[in-house]
Amino acid sequence: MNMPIENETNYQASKYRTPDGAPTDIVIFTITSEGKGSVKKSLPTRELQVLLIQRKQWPFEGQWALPGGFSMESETIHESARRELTEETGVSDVHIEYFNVYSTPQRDPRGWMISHAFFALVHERYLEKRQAADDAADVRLFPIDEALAMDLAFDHEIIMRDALAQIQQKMLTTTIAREFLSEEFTMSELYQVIQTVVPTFEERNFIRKITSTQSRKGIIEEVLDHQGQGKMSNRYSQRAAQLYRFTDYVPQLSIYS
Amino acid sequence: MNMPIENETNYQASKYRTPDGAPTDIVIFTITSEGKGSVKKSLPTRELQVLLIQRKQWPFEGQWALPGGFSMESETIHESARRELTEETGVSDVHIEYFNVYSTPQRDPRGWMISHAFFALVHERYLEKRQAADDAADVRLFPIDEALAMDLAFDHEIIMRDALAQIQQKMLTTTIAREFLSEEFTMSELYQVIQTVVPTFEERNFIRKITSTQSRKGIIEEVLDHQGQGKMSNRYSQRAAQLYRFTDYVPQLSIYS
DNA sequence: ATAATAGTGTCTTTCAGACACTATATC
DNA sequence: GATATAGTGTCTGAAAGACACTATTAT
Repeated sequence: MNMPIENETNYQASKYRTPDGAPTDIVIFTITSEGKGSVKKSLPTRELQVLLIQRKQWPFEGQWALPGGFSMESETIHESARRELTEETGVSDVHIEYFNVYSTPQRDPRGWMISHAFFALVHERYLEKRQAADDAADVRLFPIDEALAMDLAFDHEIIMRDALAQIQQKMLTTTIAREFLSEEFTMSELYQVIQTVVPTFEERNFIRKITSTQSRKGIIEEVLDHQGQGKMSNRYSQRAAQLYRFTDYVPQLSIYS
Repeated sequence: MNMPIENETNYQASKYRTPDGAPTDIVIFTITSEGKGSVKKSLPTRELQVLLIQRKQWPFEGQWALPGGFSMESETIHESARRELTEETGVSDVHIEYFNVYSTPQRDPRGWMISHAFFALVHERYLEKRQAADDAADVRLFPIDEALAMDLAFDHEIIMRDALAQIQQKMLTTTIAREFLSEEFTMSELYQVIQTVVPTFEERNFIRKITSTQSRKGIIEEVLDHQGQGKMSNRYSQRAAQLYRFTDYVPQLSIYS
């Protein structure tokens, strides 16, 4: 411990080297969906994208970076991230989650900066009206693979890789898939969303398992109309599909069953 | 964003209010095991305990608190936590994991302090030689329930509750149980460790499932002697029990199976 | 023999996984 | 009728869950 021996009357934090800032960085994910060109009804093509801003000033002027900014004394780190998210995208009330701290010495040429990284999951409909904020030259969505191949500012490539690993893991173990879907959705939409985030995911009997397995089925339920009949959607298909919604049930996983 | 418009030649972090420190707090868990008084061989009583220090100075002088200290500019937060853990307990090379940041305004009377919380899992044999460091009046292990009922310094009760929830969840979804066990262990030891951390855990056919289930058995394997026979232990029992060890296999859980 | 721990036998019900098949509606 | 999506029938083998039973050995 290098905490000084002090008391209330003579304690002075300024006697010690202190951080030069506590920024937040936010990896904003969205899944875009693009209907296939043909006139026929069919499943859209979905793609995982991240929102980046182009820096306007030193350091890393002109390079692309994660949105974020400095925390203030009057707010928690989490509130700071929410504020920055709203400032960057105009979006509030979306899923935002803290996942790691980045503190490698020299990671920021401006000084000793301890950065707190969040990921946010945003339905694409919320990102339509976005625009570049004051300190950004440009704001854009990039496919995740493309973003990871760019020469990003700071250690943002590492942060983004970590964020991707996080949401891939959470996609399979929690119900965050709901953040990318509408309230009501079909099984193929859910399946597509999972596959978009975790390309290796494959379950041939997906519909059967998700709808009939005792241990799993608590997480979703059928949507019924006012007559108690299953509510259907034919948005993507000739034959109408049953609509489902997530319940509030939080699944508990265990390797020891 | 409140990031200033600056460039390399005129950027001065000191123009903005900056944090007064970036401390780490470490929730050090151990499981003590106490042989039953009788002469007969029997399973020990196990208890989940946390290590606390008694503060020697303002603020919260005389109160019990989590060990920890201030990060330095030349190290990462993670390195800082490891350093503090070693300073407090003499222990290195144990499982230590970052889990959250605490930044509520006014959480520390010394100023704007953003605290980074870790949990460490330590086998009780490593905590025998511990002693109070310079800035602590005393160091002791407390049963987790007792510790949570104490009037702890700062927001350390919240941090400890969060840490407990974390290790309970990880106990069931990862192989961290190994951190509380020796390299080789019996099924009843493993079962006891899980139950000590997660009291609600109950599996009647535990041995059978963990040793025979295809999907789960990859995480542990039987220990064999040099003749290829199962290595046994009669430390706790009349009848000798098979010894197991964890493999390096990392189980992947999914709610969508 | 007793006690304490370590396992096995056996039954029923459910689930996983495969894959061919049927169903519905649009073009 | 071709096509695209949605879903069912049916089979096999494996696993879950319950619980009574046997096995081993220090005392």
